[in-house]
Amino acid sequence: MTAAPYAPIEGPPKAPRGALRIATWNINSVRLRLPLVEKLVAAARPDILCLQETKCPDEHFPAEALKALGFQHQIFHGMKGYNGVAILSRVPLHETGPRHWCGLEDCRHVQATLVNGTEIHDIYIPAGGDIPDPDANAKFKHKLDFVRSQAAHWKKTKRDRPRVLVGDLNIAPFETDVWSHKQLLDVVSHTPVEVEALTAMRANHAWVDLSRQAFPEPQRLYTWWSYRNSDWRKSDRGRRLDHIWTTPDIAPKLKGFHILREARDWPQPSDHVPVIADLAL
DNA sequence: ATGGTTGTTTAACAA
Repeated sequence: MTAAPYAPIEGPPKAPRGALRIATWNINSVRLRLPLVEKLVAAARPDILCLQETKCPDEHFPAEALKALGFQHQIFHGMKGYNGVAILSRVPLHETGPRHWCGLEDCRHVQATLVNGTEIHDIYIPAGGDIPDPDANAKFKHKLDFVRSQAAHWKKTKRDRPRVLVGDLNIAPFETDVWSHKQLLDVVSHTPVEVEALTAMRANHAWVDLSRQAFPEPQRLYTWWSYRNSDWRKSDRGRRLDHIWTTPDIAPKLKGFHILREARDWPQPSDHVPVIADLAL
C-alpha cells in the first residue's frame, strides 16, 4: 500500500504485478477533456476507467479515440447536455443490468461483468440542487429517492459474487470527508439525511469503502474542489464525493489506492480528480 | 461576504 493518498504516481506507470487498476473520474464532458484522458493514461495507465458526466450522446462518443488509448472494450450511455456514464476497459467485459432508477432513463448507472465473474458498477448519483429539503426541491427528492432505491436493491441482491462499485456518489459521508463538517451540515452533499441514506446503501450489501480502508479517519480525504474558489489548493475547500467500494471478499486484495490530486491542476481541469484502486482480483 | 466558475448550448440550466 502507498503511504500517502495524494502522492503522485511514481515508478513504472502500471498497477502492481497481477493487480487490476480501476479508476473512477467525473470528467465533466468527455469530448472537451479527451486530452486529459490521455494524460491520465500516461500518468496511471488504468485497466478499467469508469467515467461520469460524459455529457455526450452515444452517437458522438469518442469511441475510436479512446480505443486508440488502449480501451478496446467500451460500454457507454450518454445523453445531450448532462449526465452520462461509461466503462472503458483493456480487459474483456460484458454489460449486465439493470441501469435505470426512479423510472428515469437518465444515464446514471452502467454495470458490467469481467470474465472472472466480478461485477463492476459505475454510478453517478444526482447532485441534488441547492436546497436540502425534498419538499421544496425536486432535485434533492430525486437524490434521496435514487440512493434509497439503490439501498433497497442492494439489500435484496444476494451476496454471491465479487463486486466493485465506483462513481461520483455526490455525498461526503464522514466529518473528515469535507473541509468543515459544521459549515457543511446544511449543504447538499453532507446533510445528515443524505449521509444516512448512503450509509444504508453501503451497509445493505456490506460494501467496503476502500478509500477509508486505505486511509482511515481522521485523515482528511477530498476528491472534488469547486471551480468557484480562486485558488483551490490554497483554500482547500474540498469534499470526498468520489468513491470506490467493494464486497468484503475482495477488499483484502487492495494493493494500492490513489487520489490523483495533481489532475486538479491539469489544463482545463474537471472539478473532480481521478480515484484509483489496484485490486489483485 | 449568501459571493464565486464551468460546460452545454445559446440565456437558461445543471453542477
